[in-house]
Parts: sequence; C-alpha cells; structure tokens
Amino acid sequence: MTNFYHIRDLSSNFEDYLKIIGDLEAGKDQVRSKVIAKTMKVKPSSVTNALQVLREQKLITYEPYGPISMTSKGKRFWLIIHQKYKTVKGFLTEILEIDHETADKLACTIEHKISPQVTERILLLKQFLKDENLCGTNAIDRLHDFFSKRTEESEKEIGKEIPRFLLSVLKPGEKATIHKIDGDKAIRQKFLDMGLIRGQEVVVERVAPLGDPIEITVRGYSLSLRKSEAELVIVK
Amino acid sequence: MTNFYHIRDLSSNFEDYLKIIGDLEAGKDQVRSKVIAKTMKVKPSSVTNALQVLREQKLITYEPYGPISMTSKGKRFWLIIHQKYKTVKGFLTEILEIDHETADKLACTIEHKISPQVTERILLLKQFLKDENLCGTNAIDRLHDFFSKRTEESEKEIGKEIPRFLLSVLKPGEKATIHKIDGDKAIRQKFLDMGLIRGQEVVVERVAPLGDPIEITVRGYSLSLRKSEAELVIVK
DNA sequence: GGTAAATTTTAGACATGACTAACTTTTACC
DNA sequence: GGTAAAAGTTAGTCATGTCTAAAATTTACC
Repeated sequence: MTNFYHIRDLSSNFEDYLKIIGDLEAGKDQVRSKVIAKTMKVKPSSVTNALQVLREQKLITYEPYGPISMTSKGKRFWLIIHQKYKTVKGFLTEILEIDHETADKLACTIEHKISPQVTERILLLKQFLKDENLCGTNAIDRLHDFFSKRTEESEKEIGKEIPRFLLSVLKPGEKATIHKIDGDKAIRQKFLDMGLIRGQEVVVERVAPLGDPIEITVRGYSLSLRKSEAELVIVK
Repeated sequence: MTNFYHIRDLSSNFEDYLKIIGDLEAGKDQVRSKVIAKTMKVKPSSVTNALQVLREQKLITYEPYGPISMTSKGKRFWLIIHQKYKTVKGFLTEILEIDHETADKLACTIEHKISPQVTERILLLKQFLKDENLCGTNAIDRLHDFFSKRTEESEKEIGKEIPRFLLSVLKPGEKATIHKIDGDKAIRQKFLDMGLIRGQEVVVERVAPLGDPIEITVRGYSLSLRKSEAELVIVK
C-alpha cells in the first residue's frame, strides 16, 4: 500500500524516526540514540533497528556506537515531512485552537498521509482567513470568538456553568484551563508563541510577593508572566 | 498505546472493519464477507480473522458461514466512527475542495485518531464559514474563488497555462479536470452532491445527437448531464 | 589508566495482521 | 436433488516492528 506521497520503501513508521532525527539535528545537540528512544517512546533496541533501516535507505550516516547524522537525501525528505507537520499543526493550533499536545500527536499521525494538494489548501485557507477583514478584525479572530461563544452556549445548555477567573488571581498549586485571552493582536500572538491558547491547561507554580511576576507551567515548560499579562488571561 | 478516543482493546485496524460493516449494513444489502474483503482490499481469510475479533468484542454477531450483523454496542461505536469520518471528509471536500477519492482515503486514516474536540471545532469552522456573509456570498464560496485565483496565479508563474473549456464542448472519450463551476448556489450544491468538484477528473462517455444529454463518468459512476448544466462546468 | 555507570547493539522472542493453499459449506442451476 | 461454482474458513507462513536479556562499547570520574 505504498503511495506516492511517501518515501519509496520506507514505511510511515520510519518516517517518524527520520522526522525526529531531523528535529534533533535542527537543535544544537548531537543526536543520541537514547533521546530518539525517549521521544518515540520505544526501547533503545528499536531505535538501533530503525537506524539500520534508515542507513540502508541512505537517509542517515551512522556506524555502531557512532554519531548519527542525516545525509542530504535525508535532509530533503525531512524537510518535506517537516513542512507537512508544520502545516497541519499550525492549522490545528492556530485555526482550530486545539491544545499543543493533542495537535502534536494528531499532526504526527496524519503528516505521512496528506498529499501536497491538501497541504497547499490548508495554507491557502489560513491565508484566506487572515486576509478577510471585517471591522478591523480578521476572520481567525472572529472564528475564535465564535468558538468561545458556542462553547459557552453548549456549557449552559448542559447546565454546567464553570466559573471564570483572571489567571492573575490564582494561587500557587492551582490548576486551570485557559478560556480566553484578551488584549490586542500582538499580545495574543506572544501568548500563542508561548503555547498559551484556549483549552490549554496551566498550573501556577509560584507567585512573587506583589503578584508580579507569576510563574506557571504549560506543557512541562515554565513560563514567567508579568501581572499585567496574567490579567489578560481568563481561565476556568 | 491505547487512548481514550479508541474503542478499548480494538486496534484502529479493526475499527476500519467495523466501519465498513456498518456502512454496508446501512445500505439495504446483506453484509457479505466478500464485499468487505473487496472494500478493504484484503483477502477473504483476513476478513474471517477480523470478524472473529469483532465477535469476541461483542461488536457483531456472526456464526461461521452465517450472516453478519452488528450488535447495539457495535452500532454505537460505528456511529461514533462514522460521525468523525463524515466530519473530516466533509471538511476536505466541501471546504478544502479535495477530490472525493483522496478525501476518502485521508478521512479513513485519520478518523481513528481525532478527538471529539477536533471534530467539534471542524464543524464549528464550517458553520462559521457558512454563516459569514459579505456581499451576499458566504465565506466558503469566497474561499473557493480564492483557491481558483491562487491556482491560476501559480500556474502562470511556472508558465504552464492550461487551456480551459466548457464541459459541453468535449467529445466522447475525452478526459478533463474540473476547474470551476458557474451557476448559482443551488446548482453548485447539486453538482457537489454528484461528486463534481474542482480538481475532480471526468471522462465523457457519450454525447447525444444534439449535445443533450451528455453522459460522463466520475469516480466510476455514470452521470447524465443536460447540455445547459454542462455549460456551467469549466474544465481543463 | 582503571573501573563503574551509562549507552548502544545483538540475538532471539513475540504480537499483529496480512498472505497462500487446502478444505468446507452454501448457492445456483440443470 | 445432484453437482459445479462461489463463498467462506482453517491452518500455517511471513513481514513488520516491537520487546527482553545479555553482551559490547563508550563515558565519566577517581
């Protein structure tokens, strides 16, 4: 069931390995077998097996116990995979406002399957929504307002109204889900870059004496927010 | 690696079988092992194997050589799978204007992986685009115009301008790709229902003496179009 | 430089889900 | 109702990709 969007003779499974090797190589560190195993959530022996297959395909160079690095062929394929991944993940997080973790998992599974046409259309859809202006707000913003409104409505319908607060009033150890982010476009983009999007769970770690700054954990990362910033985030 | 969107103890592979059994049962015919095999593109013995697994999970009732039918548990799960499938395929065909065949394949692979939240957001996105009116056209139509325009532009850029015709001028045996469909919303919806969307390949089978009606093949199905209808379809 | 810990590899087991080939049951038709 | 064809099953094989356990190599540190 090979199809032409895939690398010839490489099951989508090994595309995953290639993707991770590429991602790691893009970071500064030496690519270690152990890290690959951890990221893929498999045992090191499975990684060795995968490395041998990738080497056979001339996608990476590697000797037993030696360093791992991608060949130019490998880099070329990684780029293709990576573009698809970025497109799908971007669509899920930026347009559908899906939390990063879920979006990541989903993007990983479907990136192998999508044709260049689908990727292109998703990018065009995004472009279209960004460009569509009405009363100074673009369509993505209006879409997100639409999401909030509908979620609130359906929550009301099933009678489970969940109280909402500003992130700035939470105490250390408290956990909450982001409901909405106020503020202008630039601020919202900044929050988006930090992984703070609607539906994302956050945990407050520490609050400085005067409530500024506030340290929170998002998807395993620690972030420090000014009080003025935390006041823009509505959580539940 | 089970996750809660899946049926417990059922690999996504067997969800495929369940989906097809449900689809067939939704049609009028008795569900036959042979048809399942053909649809899944596997040998009959693999189907037998799958049927045994599905029976173990109490999703279908079935005796060797006997009839196959879904239990209420099976129907419940099928509905969940089917909804996801419909949502994803609808998004791909109606919003991204991907051809049915590609959309079908992609929807089948990703339907197992998406969470209820993603499904919901996709539906809301569709709703949003439908409701957004500007100058009497909704956002989906404007999006599709945007797709055509961009495709034309990029074709021009790489210098391969492809001539365009009305479908009505093609002769029997000629093949073409749909580029655009003119006409009002109702007509376009009718074409959409028949599987005539941008990017879809069609083959002209027969043309009656005065050019009316025109018989074409789309994705293996035969359709008969009035000349007046065929004149609304621009192909290349 | 020696040795313990960490990392990586090898070898072999195992689960999954496809396949082939041979067999059984059902269906269709005379 | 008998028989050939079609449909479906069983048993066993195979490929894939994981795992465990043990061995080999590298690294880190005294």
